[in-house]
Order: sequence, then C-alpha cells, then structure tokens
Amino acid sequence: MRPHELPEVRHLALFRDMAQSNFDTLMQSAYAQTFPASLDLIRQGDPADFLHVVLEGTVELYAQWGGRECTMAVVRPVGTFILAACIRDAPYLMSARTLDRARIILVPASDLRAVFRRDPEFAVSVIHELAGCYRAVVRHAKGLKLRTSRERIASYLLRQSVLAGGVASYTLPVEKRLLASYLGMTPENLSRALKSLEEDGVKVDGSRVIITDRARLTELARPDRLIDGPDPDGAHAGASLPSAQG
Amino acid sequence: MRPHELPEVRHLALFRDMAQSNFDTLMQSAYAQTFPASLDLIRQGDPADFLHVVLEGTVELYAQWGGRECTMAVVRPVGTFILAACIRDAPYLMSARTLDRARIILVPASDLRAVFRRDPEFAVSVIHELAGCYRAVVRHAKGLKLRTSRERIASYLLRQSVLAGGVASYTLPVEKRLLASYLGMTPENLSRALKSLEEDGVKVDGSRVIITDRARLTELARPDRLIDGPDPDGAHAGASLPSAQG
DNA sequence: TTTACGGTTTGATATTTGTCAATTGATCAG
DNA sequence: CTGATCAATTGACAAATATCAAACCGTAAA
Repeated sequence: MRPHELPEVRHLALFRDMAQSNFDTLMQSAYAQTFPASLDLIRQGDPADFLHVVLEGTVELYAQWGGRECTMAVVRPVGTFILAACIRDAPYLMSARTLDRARIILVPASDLRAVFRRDPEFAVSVIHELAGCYRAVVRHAKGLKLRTSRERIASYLLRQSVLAGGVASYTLPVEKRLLASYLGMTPENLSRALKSLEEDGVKVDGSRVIITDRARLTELARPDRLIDGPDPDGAHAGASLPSAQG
Repeated sequence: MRPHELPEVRHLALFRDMAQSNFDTLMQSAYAQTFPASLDLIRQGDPADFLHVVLEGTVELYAQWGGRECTMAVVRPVGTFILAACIRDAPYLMSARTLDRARIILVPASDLRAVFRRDPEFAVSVIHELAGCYRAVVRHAKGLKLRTSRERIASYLLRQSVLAGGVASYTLPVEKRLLASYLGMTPENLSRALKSLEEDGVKVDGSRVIITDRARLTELARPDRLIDGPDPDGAHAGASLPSAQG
C-alpha cells in the first residue's frame, strides 16, 4: 500500500473513530491492488472474504438471475462495498466489476469481524454505515415501486444537478445503458424517455445534461428527501449514483 | 408490560446477548401498548423516536409518494422494525400501520443509542440485525428488477410453501391487494396472473394455494438463494413476507 | 486516416401492465 | 335475515415498456 493511501482510508467514516492499534491491525492484513477496466472482482454467491475499499476508479455492483442482469449501485472513491456480507460471513448478494481502472484495498473479513468485537468505537461506526446502506437500498426500492420510468429519470437528473451544486448543466457520470439498468429499464426506453423529457425541462445531448426549465423538471420529479436523500445528518457523501452497498 | 412478555423480547436475536443490566435499562424506559387493526403507527418522515417490537398481531410497512403508496414489508411476532432510523436518529423512510389488533413494545431510540455504545455484545447484535435487514431489502430489489410479475408471484408462492415445510397447500397470510402491492403490481394484474399460473403448476382459490405441479412451478420461479433466501447461517427467521425492515 | 467496435438511437411491433368501470362475493353489524 | 362495506374479479381499453432489427455515431486501435 502506498504511503498516501492509508490516511485516505483512515479518513473514511467507517474507520475514522476506531483505535489506532486496531486500525493498524486491519491494515496490516489488508492489501491494495490495481485492476484494469471491465474486470470481474466478485461473483455473487461466492463467500465473502474481503471488505473492498475503492481508492481510485469506479466499481459497478450488479445482480444476475436467469441470464438477466441489472446494475444495483456504483461505488466511487473513497467508498466501501459488501460490508454486510462480510459481517454475516454470508455469500455476496451482488457481483462487482470495475468500470475504469481501479485501485482497491482488500480487508480480510475475518479480521474485520474480530476487530469490531473488541473495538466499540468501530462497532458503532459499522452500525452507522450499515444503517446508512440499508436506508439507501430502501430508497432505491421506493423509487422503483412508486415512480414511473419517466419520474425516475427526472428525479435522477435533477438529483445529479443538486449534488453538483445546483448547476444547470453537467455531464452524466456513467454510460446510459448502465444508467438505464440502474433505473430499472431498457436502454431503448431510456433513450426515448430522455427525448420526451425535453418537453419537461431537461435536454440530454450525448452525456451532456442541460436543465432548461428547472421548475418544470421539479414538478415532474417531485423530489422527496425520503427517496432522493440525503439523510439530514448527512453522515456519508452521496455518490453519483446513490452508493447503496455493503 | 406483562410478565410473560419480557422473556419473549429477551429471546430475540437482537436482545439475546446483551448484559442483563443493560436489557433492564432498555425495558424500564420501554412500554407496551395494544393497538386496534388498521391504525397508523408511524408516518414516514417523522423523527425516529422509538424502536418497535411486535409481540402480537401484524404490522405493515409501506411507503408513500405523490399520492401513491406501496407495501414494503410485513412484520410479525416477534420482530422489530425501523431500527435503522432509530440508530441514525433520522426520519422514518416508511410508514407503518397495524393489519390486525397488535401489541407492540416501544423502546426509546435515545436509550437504544446509548446502550449499544456501552454494550459491545449488543452492538454486535445490532450489526448482525442491520446486515440482515440490508440483505433482505437487496433481495427484494433484485426480485423487482430481475423478475417479471409472473416470476415474482411464482417465486413468492413457492417460497411460502417451502417456509411452511414444503407443503403442497396453504393459505395466503395476507390480503391479495397487499400482496400485489408488495410484489410491485396492481391487484388486477395479480388476479389475472394468478389465473394464468394455473397452467404453471399452482392454483389459488380465495386465499387457498394449491401447488399442483411443483416441478413446473419451480421451473418458472427459478428459486435462488441470493434472492429468495434464506441466508445460509439463518440468523433470523423468515416471516411470511420477508420482513425487510429496520 | 481508416476501420472496427460498441454504445446509442430510431423504427416497427408485440407484450406487459395499468386504468376505469362494473360485477361478484364474502363478511359483519344491525 | 338484510343491507352495507370492502376485497376480489372481470372486461374493455389505454398506456407503458420490452423486443428485435437496423442505422447511426463517437472513440480508439491499426
């Protein structure tokens, strides 16, 4: 692991409050590795051996069933994934692959479980992290069940704008087919819906998003803190796609 | 609280391992109450004041947005709900209402937070519980995104049969409109789909389910441990509807 | 520059799903 | 027993969404 990387990990909400000695223990058995783009990191169903921490690059969490697959979340630096499987010592529910070249730290799950049993501060951090992950997935499920495709797209586009500081224009952080899958629709459907949304205050040209009528878009998206976040206290940052992992 | 109730709570995975003194502290500030059917217990967006423990009866967790609503989970005895909101001291993401007359214990969230900070065993239990809740919602989301309506229904009917011990016949534990909402479709859609499923090995007459051709139904449902559960270690029971709450 | 590749868009079409309205059926209070 | 109520079903229809195929386009390798 590189010298500047340790402080970055230590700065994460998950590792911030634990005793230094325990942090050192965790990191001694951990190792960092750089992976090329489009590489499979995890196959759903495999036993959970390592907590993953993304230092650079982007990782997609996706699920498969019966020959189909769908994107569940995207993890960006500095974020962790598959915490829950590690804790339960259970098989991964999701697969993971790199989208870009990515640098990732692998923390052995067994050490993780040992440390939160003897470091109360770390246990509390894990609790907060898990509660946050749980709430993120509940939000995602709410969006899928309560909103139509157009509404999900509108909400997503508006939320990205807000996360970027309320700007009227920005670029999409992911490919459209991935976005479509994340939002629970086909690429074709997304493409057509985006075109139709020009009448509702947002224009998308390539990966460039331009909000032409914020009021109109907001009216359609009806943003809701209980779906779109963030949690009021804001214990962890909102990634470009709500990083609903663990 | 009644004398026989305390041991039932204590027996829950969440409270089983904590120090007796801390359990006593929690229960001293808690109080039990009996509610009539169809009563709203929690409105989404309200601050999380109490962890709820269902002792008797049934509670529905549901979400609302823009005049629509959908069922997210059903909690049965003995189970807890909205743990995550309590921990984060954040607003509830879901509403809750009784389906039957229900007896519920209310544990102040502030005490909860105080206790898991000083009782490592309890902290570990909370971690396990949250990880389990997280995984349950991920499963639910996977089902929604990867399966069609018919497949979700088939999976549900098959899973219920398995949970009941592999029986060929059983009665639905909830009303069909609730089931429809839980599975992400309209009651009309569920009704028609159920009829069409007679050709796929299951017959539903009123609330009576009869599996007429298990192999056929299994072929359609393609049950998957990573969606339908349970987690291999089986730390907590599978309720009639996967009780994906916290 | 040119080609090759993969993402994206578009068109035509089929399927699924939702909506609205009416009817049936079961349950329960009076 | 009877009416009221609400869940469940059914039919007709509309809307949303998926599928399949082809064309388009931007990027990167040759």
